[in-house]
Amino acid sequence: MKNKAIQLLESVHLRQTAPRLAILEVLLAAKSPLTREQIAERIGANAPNKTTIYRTLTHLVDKNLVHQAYLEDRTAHYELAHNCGKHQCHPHFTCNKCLQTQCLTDAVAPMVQLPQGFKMQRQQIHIEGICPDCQTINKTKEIEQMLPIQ
Amino acid sequence: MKNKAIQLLESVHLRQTAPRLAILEVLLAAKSPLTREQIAERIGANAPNKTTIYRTLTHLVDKNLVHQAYLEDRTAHYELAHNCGKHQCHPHFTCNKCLQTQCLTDAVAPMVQLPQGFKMQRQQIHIEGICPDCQTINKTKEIEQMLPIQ
DNA sequence: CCTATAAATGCAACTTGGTTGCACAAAAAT
DNA sequence: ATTTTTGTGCAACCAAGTTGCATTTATAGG
Repeated sequence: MKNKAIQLLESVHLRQTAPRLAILEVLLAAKSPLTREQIAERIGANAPNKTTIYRTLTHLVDKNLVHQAYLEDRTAHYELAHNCGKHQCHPHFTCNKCLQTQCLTDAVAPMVQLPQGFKMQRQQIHIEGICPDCQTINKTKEIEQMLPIQ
Repeated sequence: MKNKAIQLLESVHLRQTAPRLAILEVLLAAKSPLTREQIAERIGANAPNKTTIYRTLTHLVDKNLVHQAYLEDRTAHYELAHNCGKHQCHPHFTCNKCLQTQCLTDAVAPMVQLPQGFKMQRQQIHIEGICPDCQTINKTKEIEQMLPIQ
């Protein structure tokens, strides 16, 4: 039984190289979208060059094996494309206390009804709030300030 | 009858300064979220310094007069907080052909049902697709490639 | 109205995410 | 085994955003 990463590369006809396999292994094990730096850290000492990681990720995104999300800090985050419907990736949740982002692969995410004339290709939902862990630790006060007016 | 920008600053007890008024004027007239650079361009020759614009925007965001959105190009975009519910800003639509982003202030955007234990503070929806203008100009072929697998 | 002070601005230097060009290395096709 | 095509690493670069500090300005208090 073959390695899952190898299978993925074969399925999209990309050459099997050390950097690609290493990056896919990390993404396969990840529970949340990762930045290029986080991917490098998890690979460790012999992680591929920064440029290589970006280029590899771009390839994987092109082949739709990986999705790219822009969370609230101007850095791109990458994750495997899983649990994604035709027009929608699962929602992402960022905790405003611990700042961790996780994938809500189980949450029900309805599609927005677009006005006349628009064609939907993909819908992404990003939710901010307090995660269960942070909630039990401490009932925060600052939460209220973060809400939009009205 | 006073200037709307002045009213806004008064309402949140911020000092009235030339940069703030200029930035607010631009945002009041804008139909889509703007980057710091776009804001500077629209103010023109005597636009405030880059740093000032960022700091001003941060203030306005803190006061919830302005919302910040991260669209698909790693640059922050700013817009006035309008048509926003307690937990949700209006959806944003980016056209994959002309790359323009607009606010869908009329679209119905249902809230995601969060799993047990999560507390919602804000939900943001970002939609990619083809806008009415680009659709009528040309029936594109490339659209299909952009869809996620499965 | 004038002055003191707290806040806002501008500038330059810096940090960091991401990109580009090019020489070299490694897959895979023959 | 050799050629061709593709991938990789490095260094230099670009652009968004931040920080420290000196200067200016809005406003409150006399």
